[in-house]
Amino acid sequence: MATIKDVAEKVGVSVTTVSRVLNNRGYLSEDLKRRVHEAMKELNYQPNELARSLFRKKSNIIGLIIPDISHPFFGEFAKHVEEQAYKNRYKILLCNSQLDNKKELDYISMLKASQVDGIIMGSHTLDTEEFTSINLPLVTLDRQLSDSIPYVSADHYKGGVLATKLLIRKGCRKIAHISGNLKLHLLAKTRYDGFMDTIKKAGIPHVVVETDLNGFKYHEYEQIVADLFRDHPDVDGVFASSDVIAAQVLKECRRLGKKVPDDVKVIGFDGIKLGEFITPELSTIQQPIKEIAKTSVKLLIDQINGKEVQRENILPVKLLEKETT
Amino acid sequence: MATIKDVAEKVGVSVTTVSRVLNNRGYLSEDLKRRVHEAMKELNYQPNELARSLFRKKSNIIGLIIPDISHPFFGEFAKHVEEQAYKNRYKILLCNSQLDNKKELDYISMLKASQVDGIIMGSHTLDTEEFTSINLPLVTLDRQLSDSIPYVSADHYKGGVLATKLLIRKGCRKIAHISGNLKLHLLAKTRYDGFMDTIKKAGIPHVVVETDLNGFKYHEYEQIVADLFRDHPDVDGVFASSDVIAAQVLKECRRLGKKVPDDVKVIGFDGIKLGEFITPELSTIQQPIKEIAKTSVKLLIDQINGKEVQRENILPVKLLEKETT
DNA sequence: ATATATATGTCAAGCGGTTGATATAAAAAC
DNA sequence: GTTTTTATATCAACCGCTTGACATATATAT
Repeated sequence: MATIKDVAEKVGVSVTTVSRVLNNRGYLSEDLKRRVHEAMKELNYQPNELARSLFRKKSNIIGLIIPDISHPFFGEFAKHVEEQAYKNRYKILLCNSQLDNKKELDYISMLKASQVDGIIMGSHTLDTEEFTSINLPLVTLDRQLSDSIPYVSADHYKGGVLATKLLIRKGCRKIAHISGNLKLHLLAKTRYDGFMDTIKKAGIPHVVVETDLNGFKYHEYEQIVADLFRDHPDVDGVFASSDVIAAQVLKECRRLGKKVPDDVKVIGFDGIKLGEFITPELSTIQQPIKEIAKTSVKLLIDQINGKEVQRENILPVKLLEKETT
Repeated sequence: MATIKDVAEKVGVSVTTVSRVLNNRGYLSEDLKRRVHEAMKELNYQPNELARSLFRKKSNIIGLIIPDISHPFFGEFAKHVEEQAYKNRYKILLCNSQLDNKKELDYISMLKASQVDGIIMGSHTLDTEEFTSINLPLVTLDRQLSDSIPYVSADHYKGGVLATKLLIRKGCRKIAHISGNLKLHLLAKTRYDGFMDTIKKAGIPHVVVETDLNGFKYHEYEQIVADLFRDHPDVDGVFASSDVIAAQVLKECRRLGKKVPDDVKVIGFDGIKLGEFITPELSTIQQPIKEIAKTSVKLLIDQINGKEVQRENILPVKLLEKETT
């Protein structure tokens, strides 16, 4: 790889001068600029970002920590994060934690050592204290940590309410909620709150089951859903806390010969693109994934640039009523 | 952030000594090591990877360029790439090209400037010449470029043959193949070859449609599938080149009142995890995604370490017969 | 004729590390 | 008692790039 020194020698000037051309600083004659750029082209020169970052104390890299990139929600989230980052000339260091506490910690320290300019945290197995020591611009997804760390989240509570109300309105007599794990202290937990508040007020029989902590192991869903219908065969409405789980519910219904939406009504959560391919088309609560990603990146970059940012960022959800309710 | 100098001062030795402890070089007394490590702990010191990489001319970063991280195939691929990279202490710089030629080129130059140690290319809008100038360890996914660049791919031809044979065996009289775009020169194209060779030999009426170049725009699938059944209402077997497209076929069949598998038999390709959630369960040709990822990372790291690697790496596919055939 | 602004360019230090060469002292070998 | 080995630690150069300070020359203003 050619270095700035090679370019300087080729043109017959000092490296300082080349650097000045590179960064457009000071007075440079057009002729000089031309000569330098020509030499760069010829040598196929590219400035070494490592060296630049080292000097500038700015890497233009954002760390993205999520539980599972192959999960559609996080896949879409990551895609939009990348898009926004790219627009702002930031690169993404991808960290897949698999909800493994050790890996998450390890990644945080790797990211710090790599001098990333900030971190978007979408995986949350850590305690608050471990976070406050990160000492780097931070944005969390779906989790409220300390006073100083901004977070972005969909309005899960509202989503829980909307979903539950829909099932009630459609005449369900016994409604099940398959919740994500409640021990993770995620804001997604408020879907559960929305469900409970609504269903209690309506006085309708209900049952809640919770998924494990093991992080998106799909085969687990099968068991949970099967158990649910075994233990509660009279359930005629299901509010699943993700579209993937909802799809599993549809599958189980088919296996049991229950017709959707006639015998059982089902509503999911997330509004992932792939949901459109499910038959019958899945009713769901749509999170504004792109907006969430956009906001996360913006909050992070604003922090990096020393701006004050808003702590709470709750974005609206939307009820998408399709064929399963 | 504390630097090596801070540590040195605190312990009362030179930075060289601290560096030696850090890298375990030369003779160090146990006592010294202890004192240095203590000071690091206290100062919350972490070596600056930028500086280390600069000196070592090795960043321990791998660039991963794919068309769309939110597409299930690439999501799963990326997940496994990350897993393997992590095991080998490499970090992943995520590049989502959206099959945009300009973005792809831009990312390649960003990656070079960032001094990545190698690139895994899963997005292919570039010509061969543009690649040979990359001058960095490289592995391509599904594309055969030059003699010197190793590639990893599933045995798409075999997959095409298996899928077609299954549809024939099940008694289909007119079979459609919805192919990925054939202009991209991907090895995935050989699914088409496998289909054509097999169906011609069997002498069965068939029709082939091709998706656009626009890169995983799902809404496009809807039109293509609708057109297919409009123009060829007598099609009773469909070999789709991805599970996502196959799902769209199922959806359209339902809309048209065609029963699957009675009226129309459908088989997909990829074997994505989410395929299991489709009802009826989708028959498909499963790519060994994890193995593909593992091989890609291994080939890349071997190259980085100066080893000779095998150019052609074709991994076996597997027919998964479920409910749609 | 002198001060001031404009233009062109270089020196050298520094970003945070690593390492070959080198110095010094004590222990072991001859 | 001298040489060799082992142990401990430092100096200074370097990785590739940036920038404040400084030097010099020309054009413009006073």
